[in-house]
Amino acid sequence: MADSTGRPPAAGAPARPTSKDVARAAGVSQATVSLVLGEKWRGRVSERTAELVRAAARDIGYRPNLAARNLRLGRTRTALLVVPALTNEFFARVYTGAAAVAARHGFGVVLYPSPQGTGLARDPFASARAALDGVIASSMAADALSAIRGTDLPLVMLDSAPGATGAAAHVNLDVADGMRRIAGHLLGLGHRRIVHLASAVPSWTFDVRAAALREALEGVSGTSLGTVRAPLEVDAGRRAAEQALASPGTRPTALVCDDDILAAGACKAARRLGLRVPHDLSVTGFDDVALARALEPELTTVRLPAEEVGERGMKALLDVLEGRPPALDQLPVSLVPRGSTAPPPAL
Amino acid sequence: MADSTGRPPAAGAPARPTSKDVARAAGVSQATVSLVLGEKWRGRVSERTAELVRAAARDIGYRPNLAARNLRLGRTRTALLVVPALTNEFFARVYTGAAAVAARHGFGVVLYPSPQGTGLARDPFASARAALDGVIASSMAADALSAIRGTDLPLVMLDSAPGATGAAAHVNLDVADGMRRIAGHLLGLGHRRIVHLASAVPSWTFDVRAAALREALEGVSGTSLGTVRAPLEVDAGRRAAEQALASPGTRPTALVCDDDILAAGACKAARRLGLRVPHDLSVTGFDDVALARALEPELTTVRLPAEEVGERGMKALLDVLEGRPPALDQLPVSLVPRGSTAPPPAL
DNA sequence: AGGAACGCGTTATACGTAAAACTCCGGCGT
DNA sequence: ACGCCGGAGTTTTACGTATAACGCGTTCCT
Repeated sequence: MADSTGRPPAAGAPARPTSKDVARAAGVSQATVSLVLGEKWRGRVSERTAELVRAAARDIGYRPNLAARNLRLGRTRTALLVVPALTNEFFARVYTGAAAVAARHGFGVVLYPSPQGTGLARDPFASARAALDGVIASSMAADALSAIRGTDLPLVMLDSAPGATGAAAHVNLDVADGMRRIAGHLLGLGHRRIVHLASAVPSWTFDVRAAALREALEGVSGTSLGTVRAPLEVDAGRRAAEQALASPGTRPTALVCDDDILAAGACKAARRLGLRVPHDLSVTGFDDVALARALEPELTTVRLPAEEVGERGMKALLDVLEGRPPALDQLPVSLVPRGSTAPPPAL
Repeated sequence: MADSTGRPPAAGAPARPTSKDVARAAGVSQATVSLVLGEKWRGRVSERTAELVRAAARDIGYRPNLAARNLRLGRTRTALLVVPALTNEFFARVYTGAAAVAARHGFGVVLYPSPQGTGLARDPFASARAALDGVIASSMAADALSAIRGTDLPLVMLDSAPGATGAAAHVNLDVADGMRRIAGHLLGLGHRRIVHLASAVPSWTFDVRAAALREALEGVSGTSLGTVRAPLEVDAGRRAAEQALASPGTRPTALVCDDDILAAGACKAARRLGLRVPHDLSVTGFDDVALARALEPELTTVRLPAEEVGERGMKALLDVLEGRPPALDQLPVSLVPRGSTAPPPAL
């Protein structure tokens, strides 16, 4: 397929300059170039020589060969962030936080969207074939985890069952508290018949949400809690919600959704059935993504500190890489009441 | 910061096995290991020996060192995909297409979200510090382009001005045709007073859309076309739309948006002003992302073959890398009429 | 005065892999 | 009997970098 023999593919390819070329141009040895360009020269190389080297490097357009450096150093200063979906704004924000912290420490972050059931390569390392120093993975990205294990790479898990996966560190969100706040909010408004529109994607974080919701409602007499499940897509959410709202007699007055996307589907279902949100039906989301405010009415939801998850995750990974004990984190979440919740209709 | 001396960080680190270890375990030379594991051994190594090597590699848990391989080969089989935004579903789909083609050719794709003004590192290579074979970049990711130039890496541009940037290849969408179809659709419904809710992000693709819309309307007498601009966010779109709808006398009957996100904002603005979509105001989007069907009514929009853009982009990059002349592509788009457009209200 | 110390470099080596060049040997044609 | 070929490996080298180990002319201390 490719035609083999290493370097010159065509004739006139000028062959990328190496540190040796810089050395020749500056009239010094290659080691000196390395010293200067690696900022390790204080007291070992004169200022004049250093400037010479820098000028030569600039002149011939030298850019260090990352592969060679990585090989020599035995480390790459690159972390892999495994997320379940690119389109989910939550994970985009996690990336932003992680990348910011990484940059501050001279690290890079490479993104790998775990191909949830899309017949794509299940092996993150097939995609990010860069040599890696460590991995940060969301609990929802279960597909990729098996490939990550069987590697000696340090692993930081995001929002996942503590201790389960041989991870070196965990960064969790207090999603249980988020669900309790949702429950409290709805109970306070007077809702008693509630249906949980839950994620069909199995994941620790959703199990926790379900358990927290159930416990919060069990403490109050006269409540009922149903559950329907759907994959995290608008249309699937709509269908599941339509099913939940089908029985007219015992129709729930509130739909608690595991995700803003599902909540969007629920709102659509309500409209199709002629129910007004929030007058006839209250709907809550989770995550507080942009969609939550694009809908009419805007969604009551739970805001997650996504950037901070990324930041803490990257910090934990750096801790592990540098031999420090990583901090164990559980980040707080907050309720954002908006227009999609109201007291239930009078009986 | 890190404590220098290469390999053993702690005491008991078992030192990742190398091909030499496999050789020793299998009782052959390291070269033979390389031959066998690289699938280059037909006729050079006996079947029995090959199996011996494979068994040894499996036993001691050998995984090749990517950095070393990349150095030796002078190529990494990794491409960088530069996108302006992670959350935009369009680019997620472009990634999917590119990754699929890449996988078929033993390539990986690393994603770099160009930090549109978000004070993050402007240098893609700071993030993806993997050695790269080539770059595929969206025209909207202007921030990163300057860093990519000044590199000898082959560059494939997506949806950008042909020939402008020293790119080795281009893959474009026929967005002009998309806009013409939108215009035709609205004119056919009877609309004459139209406002273009345009992207405030400067980009070739948006320039083309604006020009196409203008030209399409100029051909019809009695039409008027206004323009307001907004960054690609729901709230910004809402504000811009409110401004466009402010003057009651000459209020437009249709809002043509550069993007579904902006269209969502426009719908919100309409509701705030008490206008019903599509009865009082028609709204069109562009891209056909999930949001388009989450809204009520669903958006009339233009569907872009995003996966195919990614596929063609990756194919073009492979062409360039292997010395073939890359195909020049212009992909067709299609109009998706839905509920957000209707004849204008009677005067 | 004699060497230790220092400033300013250089030479040499290693990282792990892929592949070119070489070795060894048994069989075959002439 | 001899050269040649092909099979089955091995030895060697190169990729570009970072750094440990070494060299050498000055200067400084005692």
